[in-house]
Amino acid sequence: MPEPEPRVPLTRDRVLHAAVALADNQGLGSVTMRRLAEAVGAEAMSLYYHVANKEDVLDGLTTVIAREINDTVDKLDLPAHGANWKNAVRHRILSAREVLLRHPWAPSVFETRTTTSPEVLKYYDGLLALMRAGGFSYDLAHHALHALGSRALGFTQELFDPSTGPTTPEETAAILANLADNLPHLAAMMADIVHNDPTSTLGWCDDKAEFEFGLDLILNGLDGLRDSF
Amino acid sequence: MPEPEPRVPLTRDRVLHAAVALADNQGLGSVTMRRLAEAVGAEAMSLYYHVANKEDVLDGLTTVIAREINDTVDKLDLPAHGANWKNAVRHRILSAREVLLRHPWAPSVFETRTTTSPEVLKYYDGLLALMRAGGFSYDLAHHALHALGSRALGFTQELFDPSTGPTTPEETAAILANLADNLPHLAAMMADIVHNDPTSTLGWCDDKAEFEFGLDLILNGLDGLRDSF
DNA sequence: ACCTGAACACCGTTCAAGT
DNA sequence: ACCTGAACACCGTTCAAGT
Repeated sequence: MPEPEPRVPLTRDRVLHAAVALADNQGLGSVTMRRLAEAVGAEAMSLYYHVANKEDVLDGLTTVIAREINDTVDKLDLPAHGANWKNAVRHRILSAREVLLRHPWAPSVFETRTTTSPEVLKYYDGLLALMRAGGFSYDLAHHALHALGSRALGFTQELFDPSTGPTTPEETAAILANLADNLPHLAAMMADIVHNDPTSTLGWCDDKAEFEFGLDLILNGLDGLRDSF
Repeated sequence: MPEPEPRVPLTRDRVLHAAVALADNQGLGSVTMRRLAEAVGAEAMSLYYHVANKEDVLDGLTTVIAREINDTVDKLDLPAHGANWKNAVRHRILSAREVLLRHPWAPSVFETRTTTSPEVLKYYDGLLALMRAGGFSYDLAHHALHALGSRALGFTQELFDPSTGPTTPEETAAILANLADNLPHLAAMMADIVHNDPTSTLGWCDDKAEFEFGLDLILNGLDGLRDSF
């Protein structure tokens, strides 16, 4: 019996959860209709009975992840009235981020969706509730959602890629030397960071600390606008 | 003579500029090796002589666009010393954004790169120069780049998609009614925005105003940290 | 040095056919 | 109602062959 449970019938839900598992284990690139069918013990064409097409699978992926986020943040229940709004929003967003860390492929799926899953809207509705409790006007809350952008869901678009940086000090030194000619400020900045923290590798940054820095910058700015906007 | 200039020999540069034109006119999805070859009057396989593979084409795309951005912002030459840093950075970023508006496909290409083009690094180096002139420590400047994220280059990841919203007031009303049950705050926010600005369509937002709101929030926050970080 | 034709291993998707 | 086999129109890419 090589096939795992060939009896249990196919379901949209079973297809989507298999897709999440596939993406978690093998990466998003391996989520093809054919391989997804294989993972679920069926032929590629059988999927189309439960799912409109591949776009629908990707939409479903965001719904599953957003539901996981909502299940997590709904348990928080922090006080949000008045000045507490900031702490409540902060924890909500950092909790969402922890879910996404378990599904590293998820941000790129969220980014490519052209339609917003109701489950994501529900997440936003919860965020809005916290801001309203903090005294935000709807207008300010609206601006806030835009200002947070993908950060509201717990991820940011980093344009340096840390993972491609060099690893040995020799490589680091060589790169800094090359940089110094054409990119003096970048070279100086990296040299300075290496100096301050010799254990840091060039190009590597503490993602969590950077995420929180940017998040707090925005939240503090919004806090200052609460009464006047 | 149906072919346009079959004489002029193929070049990496000619390939990349043809790819930009193709993406501009037909969308990023139509940038395939086969169609790109056709646009340039050759066979698909000829491209591989000037370009490593498709990833290389996409990397090249970001280089071309980043160069266009650099050509634009290098002309600005605004004073950046002291408190002027903010205005200089602001204009630099808004100018970058205007270039990207001419190439709406570019953000999604930047997002998928795993390596950073030297031309992009040059752009960052210029940003760093302005911050340094404003009195930033390297440490703060580093945090600032992370906090700005893709906004430094002039784009943000919006998670609502405005373009898929309804267009008629009737549809708007219907959607708001449905929303009100499960998403009370979202519904109220949208109703409020519609009320404040009857010409606005549900889901449509002034991208430029929202971009500037978020940008200013971050820049103002950074300004407050200039002397203490 | 530069370009190409034929071929390979993949995609997503349709459609008629099976149970 | 649910699943499938064969087929179609595409991909990116290799490789031996042309000039």
